[in-house]
Amino acid sequence: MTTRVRFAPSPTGYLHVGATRSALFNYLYARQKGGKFLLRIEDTDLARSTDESTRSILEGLEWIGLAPDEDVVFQSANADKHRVTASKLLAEGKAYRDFTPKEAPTDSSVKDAIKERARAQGGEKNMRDNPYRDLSTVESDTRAGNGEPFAIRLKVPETGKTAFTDCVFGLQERDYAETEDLVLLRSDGHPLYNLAVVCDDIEMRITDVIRGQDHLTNTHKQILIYEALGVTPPRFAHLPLILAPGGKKLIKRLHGEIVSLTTYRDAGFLAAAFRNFLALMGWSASEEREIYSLEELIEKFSLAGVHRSSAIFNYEPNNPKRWTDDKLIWMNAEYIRTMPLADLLPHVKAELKAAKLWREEYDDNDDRDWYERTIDLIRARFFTLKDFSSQGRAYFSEDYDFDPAAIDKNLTKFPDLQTWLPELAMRFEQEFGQKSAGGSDKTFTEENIETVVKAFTEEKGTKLGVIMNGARTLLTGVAVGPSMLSVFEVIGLEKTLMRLRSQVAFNS
RNA sequence: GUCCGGUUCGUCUAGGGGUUAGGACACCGCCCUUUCACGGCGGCAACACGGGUUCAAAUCCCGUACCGGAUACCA
Repeated sequence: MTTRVRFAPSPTGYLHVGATRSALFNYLYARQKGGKFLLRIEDTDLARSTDESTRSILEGLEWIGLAPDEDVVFQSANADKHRVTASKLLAEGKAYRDFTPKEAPTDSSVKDAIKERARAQGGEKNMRDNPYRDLSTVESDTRAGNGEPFAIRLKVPETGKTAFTDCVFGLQERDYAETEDLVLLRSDGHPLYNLAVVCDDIEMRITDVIRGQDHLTNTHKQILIYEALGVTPPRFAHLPLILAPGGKKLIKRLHGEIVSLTTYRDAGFLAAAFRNFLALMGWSASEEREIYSLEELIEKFSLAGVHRSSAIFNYEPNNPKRWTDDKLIWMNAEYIRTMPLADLLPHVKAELKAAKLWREEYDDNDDRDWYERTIDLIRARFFTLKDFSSQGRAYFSEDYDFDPAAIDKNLTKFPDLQTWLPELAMRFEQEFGQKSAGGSDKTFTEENIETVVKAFTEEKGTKLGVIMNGARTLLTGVAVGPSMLSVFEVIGLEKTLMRLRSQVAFNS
């Protein structure tokens, strides 16, 4: 049987990084088995589902490279089928009408109210004490016929237990006494989650359900529905959760944008790096290695390698340098500086375009070599694609800012530089400028530049670093970067002269 | 409350009866060097606790603590 798995988010917000990992694991599993990866939008909660959320989920999946293999299924479109299934179970006596009036919502949070009620009931609660459970068919039909509203509940057997072997957590058993007669259909006719999921998974011919650990108890309920329907359940695998520092739930309300996938796209992360990082949250190939291509992940992935303990998404809210998980930041940087340049180039192009720094000449033969060499040179110290347009701005534009810390460290401390650097410009012009302008015809290359700068430094009786770092600040606006000799060469003689002569940085 | 899970460096993790408990990130130090966030070398740092089984327990069993999930006419 062909493996068919699904990622089934509810469109009630952004695409969560934890949900993204579920999608990734489903995808890896499907690809490895030569199966299909499907997407189902669980929009049965009409009140909370939004189109915008659906769009953002689709967008996020596309960015991360997890496009579904078949058309997206919208659960709400199947509501009629869900109702038919509920009626069938009712007709077969496997479900019953519950005429208990719908409870009014409480003022406390739903979650707390449930917890409170459960605590009050303790372990004493008899899950089979619904007065309508054994109502005669005749009376049930009569009351329904009279227009009395009712919910349809599954009739969970008195004794016995549900059991399944989870591919991650092993044998899971739950006594029927622990499971209430779950509602299949609301009194307003809307199908509920557990019924909808089972119906759709059957219809989509899902073979393996891979989802978050928070669904572990739902699985027992769903197995009861499968049994009532006489359908063999799929295989189940539950994934440990991704938590926030301190072991708390990672949610937007508490932790902000860092939980949303699109944040990373917008912050200049590479999808490949993010996928790689995510794959290592809760899964391991049992080897000492951390960089994996998508192909390698597909090859190595296994549910047996998925952990049972939750992972913590580590970050420090008030530390700009560690605004998200430091290993993720490292991994993105690692990808940027080590991936094949040709693979990186399109991403940099997109970033420069977005920052209005892109020029078509970079694609032409004339400037292409320069462009690619420059990217290759500066990428070594960058963490995100954003760095190409921020820290790297001076390589592509005359309109760049000076980092006050760089000015302080490299210029202010050496007042002589205000005259020395324009002098250096003059020296460069003499050495490398046009013959017609009275210069020699030496080319502006690292080796030649070094000779000139060293001689200049000696004349001034200062250290090479003073000149180099002063020049660095003027030429690039920042205090860090590649070897200055390379920077001179890449910036080119003309711009170097201009920038060395500029007094802007000294006056700021 | 009840049911179900979990617990190895700060974080991600390897190991699953005998290991100097390994790697990665972060952090710190040294080196390279014209700076540096690149690179190289090194360092700090962990088996939640208590019993038991065993010649031997991080590893197996039981208990405790703590953490998480679930407990809806939400998904």
